[in-house]
Amino acid sequence: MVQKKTMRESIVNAASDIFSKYGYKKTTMDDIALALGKGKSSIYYYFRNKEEIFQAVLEQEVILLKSKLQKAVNRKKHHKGKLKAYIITRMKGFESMINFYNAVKNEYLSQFEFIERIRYKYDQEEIAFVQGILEEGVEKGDFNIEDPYLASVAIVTSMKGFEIPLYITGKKGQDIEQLVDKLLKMLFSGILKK
Amino acid sequence: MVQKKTMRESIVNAASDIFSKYGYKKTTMDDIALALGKGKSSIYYYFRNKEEIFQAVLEQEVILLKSKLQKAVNRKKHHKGKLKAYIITRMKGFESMINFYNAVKNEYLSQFEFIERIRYKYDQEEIAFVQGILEEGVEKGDFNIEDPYLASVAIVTSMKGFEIPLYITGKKGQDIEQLVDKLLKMLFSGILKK
DNA sequence: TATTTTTGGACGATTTTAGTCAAATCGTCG
DNA sequence: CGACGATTTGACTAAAATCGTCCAAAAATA
Repeated sequence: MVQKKTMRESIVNAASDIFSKYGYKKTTMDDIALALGKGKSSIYYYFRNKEEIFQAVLEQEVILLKSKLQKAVNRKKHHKGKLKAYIITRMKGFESMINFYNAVKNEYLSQFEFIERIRYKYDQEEIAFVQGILEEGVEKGDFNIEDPYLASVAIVTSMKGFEIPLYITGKKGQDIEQLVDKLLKMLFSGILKK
Repeated sequence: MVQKKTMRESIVNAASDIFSKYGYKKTTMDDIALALGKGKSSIYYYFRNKEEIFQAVLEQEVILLKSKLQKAVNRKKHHKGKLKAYIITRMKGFESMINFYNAVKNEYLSQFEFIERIRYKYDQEEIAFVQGILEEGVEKGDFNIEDPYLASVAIVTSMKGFEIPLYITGKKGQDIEQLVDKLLKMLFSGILKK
Protein backbone atom coordinates (compact mmCIF):
# COMPACT_ATOMS: atom_id res chain seq x y z
CA MET A 1 0.00 0.00 0.00
CA VAL A 2 1.02 3.57 -0.55
CA GLN A 3 0.35 6.52 1.70
CA LYS A 4 -3.19 7.76 2.13
CA LYS A 5 -2.60 11.01 0.37
CA THR A 6 -0.14 9.72 -2.18
CA MET A 7 -2.86 8.14 -4.23
CA ARG A 8 -4.79 11.36 -4.49
CA GLU A 9 -1.60 13.10 -5.49
CA SER A 10 -0.72 10.67 -8.20
CA ILE A 11 -4.21 10.91 -9.58
CA VAL A 12 -3.91 14.67 -9.68
CA ASN A 13 -0.53 14.45 -11.34
CA ALA A 14 -1.69 12.06 -14.00
CA ALA A 15 -4.85 14.04 -14.57
CA SER A 16 -2.86 17.25 -14.77
CA ASP A 17 -0.82 15.89 -17.66
CA ILE A 18 -3.81 14.68 -19.56
CA PHE A 19 -6.01 17.70 -18.96
CA SER A 20 -3.30 20.02 -20.18
CA LYS A 21 -2.84 17.87 -23.24
CA TYR A 22 -6.42 17.22 -24.29
CA GLY A 23 -8.51 19.69 -22.32
CA TYR A 24 -11.26 18.98 -19.88
CA LYS A 25 -13.93 17.64 -22.15
CA LYS A 26 -11.78 15.33 -24.23
CA THR A 27 -10.18 13.78 -21.17
CA THR A 28 -12.05 10.68 -20.08
CA MET A 29 -11.89 8.97 -16.74
CA ASP A 30 -10.51 5.96 -18.51
CA ASP A 31 -7.68 8.06 -19.91
CA ILE A 32 -6.71 9.00 -16.39
CA ALA A 33 -7.15 5.48 -15.08
CA LEU A 34 -5.06 4.08 -17.90
CA ALA A 35 -2.27 6.55 -17.20
CA LEU A 36 -2.32 5.39 -13.61
CA GLY A 37 -2.40 1.75 -14.55
CA LYS A 38 -5.45 1.37 -12.36
CA GLY A 39 -9.11 0.71 -12.86
CA LYS A 40 -11.53 3.54 -13.26
CA SER A 41 -13.48 2.80 -10.09
CA SER A 42 -10.33 3.19 -8.05
CA ILE A 43 -10.40 6.84 -8.95
CA TYR A 44 -13.92 7.19 -7.68
CA TYR A 45 -12.73 6.00 -4.31
CA TYR A 46 -10.73 9.20 -4.04
CA PHE A 47 -12.77 11.68 -6.03
CA ARG A 48 -16.48 12.17 -6.32
CA ASN A 49 -16.38 12.97 -10.03
CA LYS A 50 -14.40 14.38 -12.91
CA GLU A 51 -14.91 17.99 -12.01
CA GLU A 52 -13.55 17.40 -8.50
CA ILE A 53 -10.35 16.10 -10.03
CA PHE A 54 -10.15 19.11 -12.25
CA GLN A 55 -10.58 21.40 -9.26
CA ALA A 56 -7.77 19.59 -7.48
CA VAL A 57 -5.55 20.00 -10.50
CA LEU A 58 -6.23 23.70 -10.60
CA GLU A 59 -5.58 23.99 -6.89
CA GLN A 60 -2.22 22.34 -7.37
CA GLU A 61 -1.37 24.84 -10.07
CA VAL A 62 -2.36 27.66 -7.79
CA ILE A 63 -0.16 26.34 -4.99
CA LEU A 64 2.74 26.11 -7.40
CA LEU A 65 2.19 29.67 -8.51
CA LYS A 66 1.94 30.87 -4.93
CA SER A 67 5.33 29.47 -4.00
CA LYS A 68 6.83 30.98 -7.12
CA LEU A 69 5.41 34.33 -6.11
CA GLN A 70 6.77 34.07 -2.58
CA LYS A 71 10.24 33.30 -3.88
CA ALA A 72 10.19 36.05 -6.47
CA VAL A 73 9.05 38.61 -3.94
CA ASN A 74 11.47 37.52 -1.22
CA ARG A 75 14.32 37.80 -3.66
CA LYS A 76 13.79 41.56 -3.85
CA LYS A 77 14.81 43.81 -1.00
CA HIS A 78 13.14 47.04 -1.95
CA HIS A 79 9.35 47.35 -1.93
CA LYS A 80 9.28 48.78 -5.37
CA GLY A 81 11.12 45.71 -6.56
CA LYS A 82 8.79 43.44 -4.64
CA LEU A 83 5.71 44.87 -6.24
CA LYS A 84 7.21 44.71 -9.68
CA ALA A 85 8.41 41.14 -9.15
CA TYR A 86 4.99 40.14 -7.93
CA ILE A 87 3.16 41.51 -10.93
CA ILE A 88 5.59 40.18 -13.50
CA THR A 89 5.77 36.73 -11.93
CA ARG A 90 2.04 36.69 -11.54
CA MET A 91 1.50 37.35 -15.23
CA LYS A 92 4.14 34.88 -16.35
CA GLY A 93 2.74 32.24 -14.05
CA PHE A 94 -0.72 32.84 -15.27
CA GLU A 95 0.43 32.35 -18.80
CA SER A 96 1.57 28.85 -17.96
CA MET A 97 -1.81 28.13 -16.46
CA ILE A 98 -3.56 28.94 -19.68
CA ASN A 99 -3.53 25.33 -20.68
CA PHE A 100 -6.05 24.67 -18.02
CA TYR A 101 -8.18 27.61 -18.88
CA ASN A 102 -8.18 26.46 -22.45
CA ALA A 103 -9.22 23.12 -21.10
CA VAL A 104 -12.62 24.54 -20.36
CA LYS A 105 -12.94 26.33 -23.66
CA ASN A 106 -15.25 23.65 -24.95
CA GLU A 107 -18.05 24.65 -22.66
CA TYR A 108 -18.69 27.87 -24.46
CA LEU A 109 -21.41 29.27 -22.32
CA SER A 110 -19.83 28.86 -18.94
CA GLN A 111 -16.23 29.64 -19.84
CA PHE A 112 -15.89 32.93 -18.06
CA GLU A 113 -18.23 31.96 -15.31
CA PHE A 114 -16.31 28.80 -14.59
CA ILE A 115 -12.97 30.58 -14.43
CA GLU A 116 -14.35 33.29 -12.21
CA ARG A 117 -15.94 30.80 -9.87
CA ILE A 118 -12.70 28.93 -9.42
CA ARG A 119 -10.59 31.98 -8.93
CA TYR A 120 -12.99 33.78 -6.65
CA LYS A 121 -11.40 32.05 -3.64
CA TYR A 122 -7.98 33.38 -4.46
CA ASP A 123 -8.94 36.94 -5.25
CA GLN A 124 -9.05 37.86 -1.58
CA GLU A 125 -5.73 36.18 -0.90
CA GLU A 126 -4.14 37.96 -3.78
CA ILE A 127 -5.44 41.32 -2.73
CA ALA A 128 -4.20 40.73 0.81
CA PHE A 129 -0.78 39.77 -0.49
CA VAL A 130 -0.44 42.91 -2.56
CA GLN A 131 -1.87 44.98 0.27
CA GLY A 132 0.86 43.61 2.52
CA ILE A 133 3.56 44.77 0.15
CA LEU A 134 1.97 48.18 -0.23
CA GLU A 135 1.54 48.69 3.51
CA GLU A 136 5.11 47.74 4.26
CA GLY A 137 6.20 50.17 1.60
CA VAL A 138 4.15 52.90 3.18
CA GLU A 139 5.55 52.15 6.63
CA LYS A 140 9.10 52.36 5.39
CA GLY A 141 8.31 55.61 3.67
CA ASP A 142 8.78 54.28 0.16
CA PHE A 143 5.19 54.47 -0.97
CA ASN A 144 2.68 57.20 -0.65
CA ILE A 145 -0.76 55.62 -0.68
CA GLU A 146 -3.85 56.82 1.10
CA ASP A 147 -5.86 53.61 1.06
CA PRO A 148 -3.61 50.55 0.55
CA TYR A 149 -6.58 48.20 0.48
CA LEU A 150 -8.32 50.03 -2.33
CA ALA A 151 -5.03 50.39 -4.16
CA SER A 152 -4.37 46.66 -3.97
CA VAL A 153 -7.86 45.91 -5.23
CA ALA A 154 -7.18 48.21 -8.14
CA ILE A 155 -3.88 46.52 -8.92
CA VAL A 156 -5.30 43.01 -8.77
CA THR A 157 -8.25 44.03 -10.86
CA SER A 158 -6.07 45.55 -13.51
CA MET A 159 -4.01 42.35 -13.60
CA LYS A 160 -7.18 40.52 -14.51
CA GLY A 161 -7.48 42.84 -17.42
CA PHE A 162 -4.12 41.66 -18.65
CA GLU A 163 -5.16 38.06 -18.38
CA ILE A 164 -7.94 38.38 -20.86
CA PRO A 165 -5.85 38.79 -24.02
CA LEU A 166 -3.83 35.80 -22.83
CA TYR A 167 -6.64 33.32 -22.81
CA ILE A 168 -8.72 34.89 -25.50
CA THR A 169 -6.31 35.56 -28.30
CA GLY A 170 -3.45 33.48 -26.93
CA LYS A 171 -1.02 36.37 -27.31
CA LYS A 172 2.48 35.59 -26.24
CA GLY A 173 4.28 37.04 -23.25
CA GLN A 174 6.33 39.43 -25.37
CA ASP A 175 3.54 41.92 -25.85
CA ILE A 176 2.17 41.39 -22.37
CA GLU A 177 5.48 42.20 -20.74
CA GLN A 178 5.66 45.50 -22.58
CA LEU A 179 2.19 46.39 -21.42
CA VAL A 180 2.93 45.40 -17.85
CA ASP A 181 6.08 47.48 -17.93
CA LYS A 182 4.12 50.47 -19.04
CA LEU A 183 1.55 49.92 -16.31
CA LEU A 184 4.27 49.64 -13.71
CA LYS A 185 5.97 52.81 -14.80
CA MET A 186 2.73 54.69 -14.55
CA LEU A 187 1.97 53.07 -11.24
CA PHE A 188 5.29 53.94 -9.70
CA SER A 189 5.54 57.48 -10.83
CA GLY A 190 2.10 57.87 -9.33
CA ILE A 191 2.65 56.30 -5.94
CA LEU A 192 6.35 56.77 -5.30
CA LYS A 193 7.18 59.52 -2.86
CA LYS A 194 9.05 62.13 -4.79
CA MET B 1 -17.27 30.22 -54.11
CA VAL B 2 -13.71 29.06 -53.71
CA GLN B 3 -11.82 26.73 -55.96
CA LYS B 4 -12.90 23.13 -56.19
CA LYS B 5 -9.74 21.79 -54.66
CA THR B 6 -9.24 24.61 -52.20
CA MET B 7 -11.99 23.36 -49.94
CA ARG B 8 -10.43 19.92 -49.74
CA GLU B 9 -7.13 21.58 -48.96
CA SER B 10 -8.49 23.75 -46.20
CA ILE B 11 -10.22 20.77 -44.69
CA VAL B 12 -6.94 18.88 -44.72
CA ASN B 13 -5.11 21.82 -43.21
CA ALA B 14 -7.60 22.27 -40.42
CA ALA B 15 -7.75 18.56 -39.78
CA SER B 16 -3.97 18.35 -39.74
CA ASP B 17 -3.78 20.85 -36.92
CA ILE B 18 -6.41 19.13 -34.87
CA PHE B 19 -5.22 15.59 -35.45
CA SER B 20 -1.70 16.49 -34.40
CA LYS B 21 -3.07 18.14 -31.31
CA TYR B 22 -5.61 15.61 -30.13
CA GLY B 23 -4.85 12.45 -32.06
CA TYR B 24 -7.11 10.57 -34.40
CA LYS B 25 -9.62 9.18 -31.99
CA LYS B 26 -10.22 12.28 -29.94
CA THR B 27 -10.71 14.44 -33.00
CA THR B 28 -14.36 14.69 -33.92
CA MET B 29 -15.83 15.73 -37.21
CA ASP B 30 -17.43 18.63 -35.41
CA ASP B 31 -14.02 19.78 -34.21
CA ILE B 32 -12.87 19.98 -37.78
CA ALA B 33 -16.09 21.59 -38.95
CA LEU B 34 -15.90 24.18 -36.21
CA ALA B 35 -12.33 25.04 -37.12
CA LEU B 36 -13.49 25.55 -40.67
CA GLY B 37 -16.47 27.59 -39.63
CA LYS B 38 -18.67 25.26 -41.64
CA GLY B 39 -21.29 22.67 -40.89
CA LYS B 40 -20.26 19.09 -40.37
CA SER B 41 -22.18 17.82 -43.36
CA SER B 42 -20.17 20.06 -45.64
CA ILE B 43 -17.13 17.97 -44.92
CA TYR B 44 -18.90 14.87 -46.12
CA TYR B 45 -19.35 16.54 -49.46
CA TYR B 46 -15.60 16.34 -49.94
CA PHE B 47 -14.60 13.26 -47.97
CA ARG B 48 -16.25 9.91 -47.59
CA ASN B 49 -15.39 9.60 -43.89
CA LYS B 50 -12.99 10.49 -41.13
CA GLU B 51 -10.34 8.00 -42.10
CA GLU B 52 -10.22 9.39 -45.62
CA ILE B 53 -9.40 12.79 -44.19
CA PHE B 54 -6.69 11.28 -42.05
CA GLN B 55 -5.22 9.57 -45.09
CA ALA B 56 -5.19 12.88 -46.92
CA VAL B 57 -3.43 14.52 -44.01
CA LEU B 58 -0.78 11.83 -44.01
CA GLU B 59 -0.39 12.13 -47.75
CA GLN B 60 0.23 15.84 -47.36
CA GLU B 61 2.92 15.12 -44.81
CA VAL B 62 4.50 12.65 -47.18
CA ILE B 63 4.51 15.17 -50.01
CA LEU B 64 6.17 17.69 -47.72
CA LEU B 65 8.81 15.17 -46.77
CA LYS B 66 9.40 14.26 -50.40
CA SER B 67 10.15 17.82 -51.39
CA LYS B 68 12.48 18.16 -48.43
CA LEU B 69 14.30 15.06 -49.57
CA GLN B 70 14.62 16.31 -53.12
CA LYS B 71 16.11 19.59 -51.95
CA ALA B 72 18.48 17.94 -49.50
CA VAL B 73 19.74 15.53 -52.12
CA ASN B 74 20.07 18.10 -54.87
CA ARG B 75 22.11 20.28 -52.58
CA LYS B 76 24.86 17.67 -52.58
CA LYS B 77 27.09 17.18 -55.58
CA HIS B 78 28.79 13.93 -54.74
CA HIS B 79 26.84 10.68 -54.63
CA LYS B 80 28.20 9.78 -51.27
CA GLY B 81 26.86 13.06 -49.97
CA LYS B 82 23.52 12.51 -51.68
CA LEU B 83 23.01 9.16 -50.03
CA LYS B 84 23.99 10.49 -46.65
CA ALA B 85 21.76 13.54 -47.03
CA TYR B 86 18.88 11.33 -48.05
CA ILE B 87 19.13 9.06 -45.07
CA ILE B 88 19.64 11.82 -42.53
CA THR B 89 16.84 13.96 -43.90
CA ARG B 90 14.61 10.95 -44.13
CA MET B 91 15.09 10.12 -40.48
CA LYS B 92 14.69 13.71 -39.32
CA GLY B 93 11.57 14.13 -41.40
CA PHE B 94 10.11 10.97 -40.08
CA GLU B 95 10.62 12.21 -36.59
CA SER B 96 8.41 15.19 -37.29
CA MET B 97 5.74 12.87 -38.60
CA ILE B 98 5.57 11.01 -35.33
CA ASN B 99 2.73 13.21 -34.16
CA PHE B 100 0.52 11.53 -36.64
CA TYR B 101 1.71 8.09 -35.85
CA ASN B 102 1.03 8.76 -32.23
CA ALA B 103 -2.38 9.90 -33.33
CA VAL B 104 -3.29 6.31 -34.04
CA LYS B 105 -1.87 5.01 -30.83
CA ASN B 106 -5.34 4.71 -29.37
CA GLU B 107 -6.29 1.85 -31.60
CA TYR B 108 -4.04 -0.58 -29.86
CA LEU B 109 -4.57 -3.60 -31.98
CA SER B 110 -4.02 -2.12 -35.40
CA GLN B 111 -1.25 0.35 -34.67
CA PHE B 112 1.53 -1.32 -36.60
CA GLU B 113 -0.79 -2.69 -39.19
CA PHE B 114 -2.29 0.71 -39.85
CA ILE B 115 1.08 2.38 -40.25
CA GLU B 116 2.35 -0.32 -42.53
CA ARG B 117 -0.74 -0.20 -44.68
CA ILE B 118 -0.40 3.53 -45.18
CA ARG B 119 3.28 3.44 -45.90
CA TYR B 120 3.16 0.44 -48.18
CA LYS B 121 2.49 2.71 -51.17
CA TYR B 122 5.62 4.72 -50.59
CA ASP B 123 8.00 1.88 -49.98
CA GLN B 124 8.43 1.24 -53.66
CA GLU B 125 8.96 4.91 -54.40
CA GLU B 126 11.52 5.18 -51.69
CA ILE B 127 13.42 2.17 -52.89
CA ALA B 128 13.41 3.49 -56.42
CA PHE B 129 14.71 6.85 -55.24
CA VAL B 130 17.60 5.30 -53.35
CA GLN B 131 18.25 2.94 -56.22
CA GLY B 132 18.57 5.93 -58.52
CA ILE B 133 21.25 7.45 -56.33
CA LEU B 134 23.12 4.18 -56.08
CA GLU B 135 23.02 3.53 -59.81
CA GLU B 136 24.27 6.99 -60.66
CA GLY B 137 27.04 6.46 -58.18
CA VAL B 138 27.98 3.19 -59.81
CA GLU B 139 27.97 4.75 -63.28
CA LYS B 140 30.25 7.53 -62.19
CA GLY B 141 32.54 5.00 -60.62
CA ASP B 142 31.97 6.19 -57.08
CA PHE B 143 30.12 3.14 -55.81
CA ASN B 144 30.87 -0.52 -56.19
CA ILE B 145 27.59 -2.38 -55.93
CA GLU B 146 26.65 -5.61 -57.63
CA ASP B 147 22.87 -5.34 -57.31
CA PRO B 148 21.74 -1.75 -56.75
CA TYR B 149 18.10 -2.77 -56.40
CA LEU B 150 18.78 -5.25 -53.63
CA ALA B 151 21.09 -2.77 -51.97
CA SER B 152 18.44 -0.07 -51.97
CA VAL B 153 15.89 -2.45 -50.53
CA ALA B 154 18.36 -3.23 -47.78
CA ILE B 155 18.96 0.42 -47.04
CA VAL B 156 15.29 1.33 -46.95
CA THR B 157 14.54 -1.66 -44.79
CA SER B 158 17.21 -0.78 -42.32
CA MET B 159 15.83 2.76 -42.13
CA LYS B 160 12.57 1.26 -41.00
CA GLY B 161 14.46 -0.33 -38.19
CA PHE B 162 15.55 3.09 -37.05
CA GLU B 163 12.01 4.36 -37.09
CA ILE B 164 10.82 1.92 -34.50
CA PRO B 165 12.58 3.40 -31.48
CA LEU B 166 11.25 6.78 -32.59
CA TYR B 167 7.60 5.95 -32.35
CA ILE B 168 7.85 3.34 -29.68
CA THR B 169 10.01 4.90 -27.01
CA GLY B 170 9.91 8.44 -28.39
CA LYS B 171 13.69 8.75 -28.27
CA LYS B 172 15.03 12.01 -29.48
CA GLY B 173 17.03 12.64 -32.63
CA GLN B 174 20.30 12.91 -30.74
CA ASP B 175 20.71 9.18 -30.25
CA ILE B 176 19.25 8.36 -33.63
CA GLU B 177 21.72 10.57 -35.44
CA GLN B 178 24.63 8.80 -33.80
CA LEU B 179 23.26 5.46 -34.85
CA VAL B 180 22.64 6.62 -38.39
CA ASP B 181 26.16 7.98 -38.56
CA LYS B 182 27.52 4.65 -37.52
CA LEU B 183 25.40 2.87 -40.08
CA LEU B 184 26.56 5.22 -42.80
CA LYS B 185 30.21 4.76 -41.95
CA MET B 186 29.83 1.02 -42.14
CA LEU B 187 27.85 1.32 -45.32
CA PHE B 188 30.37 3.51 -47.07
CA SER B 189 33.47 1.66 -46.15
CA GLY B 190 31.67 -1.38 -47.53
CA ILE B 191 30.49 -0.01 -50.84
CA LEU B 192 32.97 2.73 -51.64
CA LYS B 193 35.51 1.82 -54.26
CA LYS B 194 38.89 1.85 -52.61
C1' DT C 1 -8.84 -14.55 11.58
C1' DA C 2 -11.62 -10.44 11.27
C1' DT C 3 -11.90 -5.85 9.60
C1' DT C 4 -10.89 -2.21 6.69
C1' DT C 5 -9.12 -0.35 2.48
C1' DT C 6 -8.50 -0.77 -2.39
C1' DT C 7 -9.35 -2.70 -6.82
C1' DG C 8 -11.32 -4.39 -11.29
C1' DG C 9 -15.02 -5.39 -14.14
C1' DA C 10 -19.67 -5.40 -15.45
C1' DC C 11 -23.53 -2.60 -15.99
C1' DG C 12 -27.18 0.97 -17.14
C1' DA C 13 -28.51 5.65 -18.12
C1' DT C 14 -27.19 9.27 -20.68
C1' DT C 15 -24.44 11.77 -23.98
C1' DT C 16 -21.66 12.02 -27.98
C1' DT C 17 -20.42 10.90 -32.49
C1' DA C 18 -20.15 9.38 -37.34
C1' DG C 19 -22.48 9.38 -41.14
C1' DT C 20 -27.17 10.12 -44.06
C1' DC C 21 -30.54 12.81 -46.37
C1' DA C 22 -33.67 16.04 -48.04
C1' DA C 23 -34.13 20.71 -48.15
C1' DA C 24 -32.09 25.38 -48.38
C1' DT C 25 -28.74 28.48 -50.31
C1' DC C 26 -25.53 30.15 -53.63
C1' DG C 27 -23.77 31.44 -58.03
C1' DT C 28 -23.86 31.44 -62.94
C1' DC C 29 -25.60 31.83 -67.31
C1' DG C 30 -29.14 32.40 -70.62
C1' DC D 1 -35.57 37.30 -63.68
C1' DG D 2 -35.45 32.09 -63.28
C1' DA D 3 -33.63 27.63 -64.05
C1' DC D 4 -30.17 24.59 -62.92
C1' DG D 5 -26.14 22.49 -60.99
C1' DA D 6 -22.89 22.99 -57.23
C1' DT D 7 -22.39 23.65 -52.40
C1' DT D 8 -23.88 23.99 -47.70
C1' DT D 9 -26.73 23.03 -43.95
C1' DG D 10 -29.65 21.31 -39.94
C1' DA D 11 -32.30 17.58 -38.46
C1' DC D 12 -32.03 12.83 -37.70
C1' DT D 13 -30.55 7.95 -36.35
C1' DA D 14 -28.04 4.12 -35.11
C1' DA D 15 -24.00 2.91 -32.90
C1' DA D 16 -20.37 3.86 -29.78
C1' DA D 17 -18.42 6.15 -25.83
C1' DT D 18 -18.73 7.95 -21.32
C1' DC D 19 -19.81 8.83 -16.53
C1' DG D 20 -20.78 7.14 -12.41
C1' DT D 21 -22.64 2.98 -9.58
C1' DC D 22 -22.45 -1.47 -7.62
C1' DC D 23 -20.47 -5.48 -5.89
C1' DA D 24 -17.52 -9.20 -5.16
C1' DA D 25 -12.87 -10.15 -4.63
C1' DA D 26 -8.12 -9.03 -3.51
C1' DA D 27 -4.87 -6.77 -0.48
C1' DA D 28 -3.52 -4.57 3.48
C1' DT D 29 -4.01 -4.04 8.43
C1' DA D 30 -5.03 -5.17 13.01
